[in-house]
Amino acid sequence: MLEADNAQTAHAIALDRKPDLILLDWMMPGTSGIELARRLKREEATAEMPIILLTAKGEEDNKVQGLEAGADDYITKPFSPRELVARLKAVLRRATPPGIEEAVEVEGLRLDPSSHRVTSHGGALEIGPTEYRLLQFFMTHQERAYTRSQLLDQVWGGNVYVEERTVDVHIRRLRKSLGDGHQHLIQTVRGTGYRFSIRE
Amino acid sequence: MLEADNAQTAHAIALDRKPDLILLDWMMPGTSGIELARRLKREEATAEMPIILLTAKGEEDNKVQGLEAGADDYITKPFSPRELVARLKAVLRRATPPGIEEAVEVEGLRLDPSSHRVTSHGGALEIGPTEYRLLQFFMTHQERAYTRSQLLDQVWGGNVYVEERTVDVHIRRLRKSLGDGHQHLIQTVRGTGYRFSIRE
DNA sequence: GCGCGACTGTCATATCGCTGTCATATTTTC
DNA sequence: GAAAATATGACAGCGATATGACAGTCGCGC
Repeated sequence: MLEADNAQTAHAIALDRKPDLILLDWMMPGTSGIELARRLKREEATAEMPIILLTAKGEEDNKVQGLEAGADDYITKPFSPRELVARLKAVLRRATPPGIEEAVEVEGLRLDPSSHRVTSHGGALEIGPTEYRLLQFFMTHQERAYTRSQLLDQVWGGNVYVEERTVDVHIRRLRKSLGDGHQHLIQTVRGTGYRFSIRE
Repeated sequence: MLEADNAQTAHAIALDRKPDLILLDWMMPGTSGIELARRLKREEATAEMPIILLTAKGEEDNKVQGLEAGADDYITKPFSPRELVARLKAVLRRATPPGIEEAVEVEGLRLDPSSHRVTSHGGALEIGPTEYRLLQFFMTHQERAYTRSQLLDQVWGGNVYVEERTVDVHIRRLRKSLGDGHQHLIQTVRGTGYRFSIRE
């Protein structure tokens, strides 16, 4: 649960933390909610995030504008907690298409997002949160070299200030977790960064 | 590193020298920093330049105004050098989208920039960074002889002082990496330099 | 509210590969 | 055959990456 009381902050947080869903009030200080929605939908990093818009009763115009700006649903104030929850669920359900839930498997190494688990030939692997995300990114973007910068953006999130060398450390932790059986998949590309590859 | 102590000069320099990033103090003589930011963002030539705003502690209003004026990030004084550097990096990272490049293939020899890899009929080849760049240059500039000087400029970069003979050594290393299957592609042009060619 | 363990980011240090240069061998040219 | 150009092998310095350790945070269970 994250909160922001103005559009700037909200924007920054959205980029930074990649929330599953955004609940947006039409009335916000600074940039209007609608403008924020538009912005979020425009940027690739945040375009996929579902947005629910809160509008005051009867403001039909707002609803239309909101939906046009890219909101996925709207709720009219006042609303019951029950209604809110129902809509949240509905939007989340729609927003979590099989794509993200699909497990990936390579040479006996399997990452299953639905159970949030990594297994090697059936046996569970010890793996930290960051390493999990790193591995997930790699397994869904194989055979491609990424710089430390790009990995920071993709795995850590956009507005995060971390030393590039930190990536090295997590790569090492990931390799350690993968063990001898699979660590050859995580390859160093000297002078560039790292790569996940089946070959070689 | 360029400096200006007022908005006019800064504006001029920005236009003139096209810096990668602008660090802007909120407090400036003449036009305020915020006004300058707005101006820079309005003009096409300077709109893409990332701007980081320096604001005094606690002036929340300034931050909001700054971001609305188009600043990409802000730092509150006082700040640590570490933080400054981190933010600079992060902003630059976001501002420099990676170029998209096509793979090149010749007679089963394939160089793929996205995976940063060289393969011979599917099998990965061992190749160092410099040899990789050298090969990339050659494959994108085939059938043409280059002097050692030109290669140094193109592959090593303009302002490097390196012996011309060094090129010979890297040519050799490249040939070695390519192995018997492909080294005939790298040809010596006696008295001139080298050439990448399919023909004899 | 507190203590504990897990996780993160950073640093210092160890390693390893890459680089440029040289001395020497080989090839080409005339 | 001599001179010039290029190829080759060796090497030491340097820079990038790997590793191990550490302190700060955070969430959780008590």
